[in-house]
Amino acid sequence: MKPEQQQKRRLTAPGRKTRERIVEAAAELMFRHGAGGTSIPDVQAAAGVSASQIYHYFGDKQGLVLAVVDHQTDAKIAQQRPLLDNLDSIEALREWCDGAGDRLDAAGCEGGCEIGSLASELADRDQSARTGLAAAFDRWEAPIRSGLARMQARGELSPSADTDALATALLAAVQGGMLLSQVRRSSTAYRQAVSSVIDHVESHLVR
Amino acid sequence: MKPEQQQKRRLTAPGRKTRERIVEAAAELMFRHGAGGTSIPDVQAAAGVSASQIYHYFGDKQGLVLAVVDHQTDAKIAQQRPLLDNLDSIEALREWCDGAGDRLDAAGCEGGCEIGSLASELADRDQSARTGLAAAFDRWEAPIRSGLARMQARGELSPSADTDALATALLAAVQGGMLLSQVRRSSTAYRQAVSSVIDHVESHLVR
DNA sequence: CCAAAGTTGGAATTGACATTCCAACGATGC
DNA sequence: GCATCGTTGGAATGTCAATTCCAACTTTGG
Repeated sequence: MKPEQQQKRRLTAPGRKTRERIVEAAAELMFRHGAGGTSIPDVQAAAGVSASQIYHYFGDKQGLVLAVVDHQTDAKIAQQRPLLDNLDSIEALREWCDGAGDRLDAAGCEGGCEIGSLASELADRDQSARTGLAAAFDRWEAPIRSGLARMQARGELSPSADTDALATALLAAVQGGMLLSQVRRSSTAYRQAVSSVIDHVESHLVR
Repeated sequence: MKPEQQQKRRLTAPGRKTRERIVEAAAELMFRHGAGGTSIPDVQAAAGVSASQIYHYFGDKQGLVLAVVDHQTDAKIAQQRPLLDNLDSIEALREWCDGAGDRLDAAGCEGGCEIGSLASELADRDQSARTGLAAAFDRWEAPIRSGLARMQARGELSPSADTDALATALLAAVQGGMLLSQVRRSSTAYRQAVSSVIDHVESHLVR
């Protein structure tokens, strides 16, 4: 039975630490060079471990990729909290999007989105990665949806607004805008894309 | 001097045909498996050519990738013409987006966008590919921008509307929506994303 | 303390891939 | 018709990746 299939593998303290170090190194490398562009020897060197350790903890490269997907999802959610929990005003939405835009600029518009890049690469090539990435987007979209729903429940948004569709549209604008910005090396596209969708949400405001 | 650096390489009739066959086979493979996931032997088998032919016409793998980027750009523009040339009404915008949505469904939401997938994979790994992809998005966005500008010039769109930003937002919605749909295996996200942006354009209509 | 189980290092295996080379074949223009 | 240059086949080369194996070492629970 492969490690990644076991329900609960017993890990000692140093084991947990090593595993974590491998995932973090792999996540960084795969963010910069893609999953396919990251070799096991690369991860070994970056994490300072031997091959047997990687195979011991993840079974094979696919197992490592899956662990990286989960790790990046947790990291993304954690990074954007508490903003994500309070997306129930136009100002909060703009602040959240602006933060990502500023981070884009700070990185020179390189790298794109940690989740989106993996998604584009893996969606059609690894069924379980696709499932994990779908879950990642769902976890990411949920707070947006919930924030918009609260605005609507409070009567701030018109009852005719489809808040679920708006949440999806906003997430899509983030992804598409980041891709265009990454290619153009300018955050303008990202900012225009998200701004348009937020403007559209704003047009549903009551009063 | 490598072939891809030469200004004009003389090609005989069979040479042109072989070159074209290689690019088409490579484009198809790279669409399905990514540029990194497509090997020269793969292309050889799919196009029915020998290795020396590929290196003769493209110099190296990067040269082939560049040729594929250009080929896919031309193909995308050609495929969406004449729709792209007449995006100067809300109905035309919806029809154009619906067409892409229907194609998405027809493919079972697999594959995503031929340009976007390459962009995500190559933007940070190949400077000349990034330039080519930026040009691809510009060529794609230009007709959208121009259609919106015509609507505004005719007085159908409010003078306060930023048509360039709207065009970018629409392209971003297409890209982001396709990515979400590819991961979720449902065209809903794509349709919600583009529909939101078109609704937003519609809100700028005069009268 | 001591067995069982988790952890680690390092070498060996196997296969694929990008690229090069060279010799042969074919079209083309003068 | 012949020399030139484009075209093609196929083998050879060197590198590197994924994975396996096994022996040695360490932690842990009783």
